Amino acid sequence: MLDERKRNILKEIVDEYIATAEPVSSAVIVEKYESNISSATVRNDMAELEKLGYLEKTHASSGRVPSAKGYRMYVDELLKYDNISLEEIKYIQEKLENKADSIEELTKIATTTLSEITHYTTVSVGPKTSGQIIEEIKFVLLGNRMLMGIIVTDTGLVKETIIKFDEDITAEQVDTLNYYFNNKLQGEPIEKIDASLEEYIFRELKYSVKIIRPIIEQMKKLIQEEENIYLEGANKSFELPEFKSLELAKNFVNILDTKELMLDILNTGFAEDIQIYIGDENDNKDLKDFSVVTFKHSVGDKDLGTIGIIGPKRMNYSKVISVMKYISKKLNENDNFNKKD
Amino acid sequence: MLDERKRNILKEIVDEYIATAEPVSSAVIVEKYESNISSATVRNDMAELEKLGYLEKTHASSGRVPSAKGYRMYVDELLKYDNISLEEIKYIQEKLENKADSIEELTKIATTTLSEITHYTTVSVGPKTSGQIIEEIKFVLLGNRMLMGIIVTDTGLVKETIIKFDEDITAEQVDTLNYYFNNKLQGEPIEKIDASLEEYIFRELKYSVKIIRPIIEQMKKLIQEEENIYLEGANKSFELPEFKSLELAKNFVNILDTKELMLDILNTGFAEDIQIYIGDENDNKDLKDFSVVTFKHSVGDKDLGTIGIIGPKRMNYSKVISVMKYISKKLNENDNFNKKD
DNA sequence: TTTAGCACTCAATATTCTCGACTGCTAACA
DNA sequence: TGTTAGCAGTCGAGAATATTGAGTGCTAAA
Repeated sequence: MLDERKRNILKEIVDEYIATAEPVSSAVIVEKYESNISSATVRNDMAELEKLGYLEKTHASSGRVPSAKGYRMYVDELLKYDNISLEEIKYIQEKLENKADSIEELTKIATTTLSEITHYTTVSVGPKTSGQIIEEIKFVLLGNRMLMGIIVTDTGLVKETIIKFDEDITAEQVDTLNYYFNNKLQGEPIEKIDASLEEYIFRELKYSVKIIRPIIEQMKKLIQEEENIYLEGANKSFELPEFKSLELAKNFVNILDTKELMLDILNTGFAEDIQIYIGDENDNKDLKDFSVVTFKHSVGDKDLGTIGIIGPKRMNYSKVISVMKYISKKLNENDNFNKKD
Repeated sequence: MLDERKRNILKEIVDEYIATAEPVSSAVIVEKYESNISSATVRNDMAELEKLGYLEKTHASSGRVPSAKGYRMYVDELLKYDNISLEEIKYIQEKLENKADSIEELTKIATTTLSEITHYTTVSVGPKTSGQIIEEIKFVLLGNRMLMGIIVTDTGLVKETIIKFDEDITAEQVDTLNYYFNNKLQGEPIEKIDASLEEYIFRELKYSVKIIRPIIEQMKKLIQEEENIYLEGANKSFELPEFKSLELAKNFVNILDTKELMLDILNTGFAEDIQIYIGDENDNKDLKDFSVVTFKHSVGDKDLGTIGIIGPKRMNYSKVISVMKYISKKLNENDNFNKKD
């Protein structure tokens, strides 16, 4: 269907549009890329590419702009993802090495680094709590009327919460709590912290409701807790020419501000794969002028969080995806959090 | 200097400008507020008010707009701060009651509520760690090679960190750590966690550097940790007419994106007072078109965090400050975090 | 001190014009 | 059959101009 030259021209048009944000004319293609053929030939090919749905015009006598289908073809078949320099590799290595003390922090560092190198807005969420296996539960007495409840999971995730009481708690009570909770929950998925657990604890320990209830409540809250979204470089997007459109700028702020939407975007997609959503491929209409590229930080099938870039459809996919691939690889290699014991 | 009528007219002009975002003409003042006098009279007074620096014109034949000095006069002398309805009071009470399990969470809830009621963008930071008094330090063993270090301070603030080791830690070691750390630090300001502490621990405990060093490092990191900024309703600002100016919108995103600046704004100001910065009263030039209103959530002289509103200079100060005053009062009343023991 | 009245100012909007960057098409050419 | 030169036609962008009307300031009279 597409001969070599048309594929080249398509790629060149997308490259050029990504670089300049201006509709691309046959003349610049000849000038910059295809000095052997005439602009008329390019025009013929462009007309063809438009008929096939890869290109669009903004008006009858304008140059061409890639369509969503054009971007998709570009991303899937025309690009190579080795667009990363030695300096960038070094920089990433340095940033990711050793400095993080928790999975969440490592994810944050990676998110910041990604934004620094690509100059796009990046976002991330920590690991999903659901599905994780409880390795240890610990209650710690702080003062007389406060406990800290700590859950450690198999992926090295540590979650903790404060629990307050109206009466004093004794050290023995804490020991018993630790015993029964671990007895019941070690090796179990975190979802087991539920109503039936409450029953069990009530049955085994004869503590007052005033003690059991807040504990169960807080622990449930802890595992259901909405994940925190980490955002980096929102202002970088505002430097891009597409943000001259107030409409777009507003949509962008709306998107970033809507936690559910962000979580939704970040939580779809499979482990290790880089996911690319171009414009209206994402069915939220605020997103129609943006592209989102995400990947999961994971070990095996264990989700350790997701990192994403959000920017205009006219995004430098080559750079973005190249850098992501490298960071993704490094994150998995470097993973200190599971190789300890 | 300003007779009663001029003061009224000034207040009316600011009110009107806050409501409409359009320069205010002598005619509308007569129409809406001063039916007894003629527009010519109002014009004379306006000319006077302009000469005194309270009003400005956008061009020679335009209506008047408040100057920074005008806003200042308005805020300091012309407003009453009882602009809060029974429903709003109820709503705030409901939100602030009982639901928070930590100071930080309570501050977040207050921040969200403030944004919901005022429809402005709100921000907050948690309590400053520095200056707090250590009530208890606790190390908890998680697995064999991981500790959680927990600090509880006199204001009820709980900070915790994960510490990882390359060798196994024993329960006895943890006990000793707890003993020596508490021995040295209980009742001391949190800044005492420093180099001299490291020496002391080294001297008293003969543990290997491999154990002491990471602990001290993490604890130091914990108390120096940059406070988290909590942001709510950034998109609300973008609905305001001033954000039609791309310039302004960009500045706004820049401000919100610059953590140091936000922290700077939130950390100045004194306990309990409501601080108002109008336009260039704040010396950062990105802020020249915005106003910031902040207050501290505090108990006695103990800082529990700061909450602020950031919006256009043409802000509904009456509503904003009335609501803030009420929330501030409620936060201090409700304070569960110090009345326990 | 207040007011009616009028001349004047100036932003905002609409209107028209011009320019030139494009394309598509045709006809000739390799 | 694919390529190309050449030209007519399209249309957005920007400049130049005109029009409107919401304002003011000032003067002179009440």
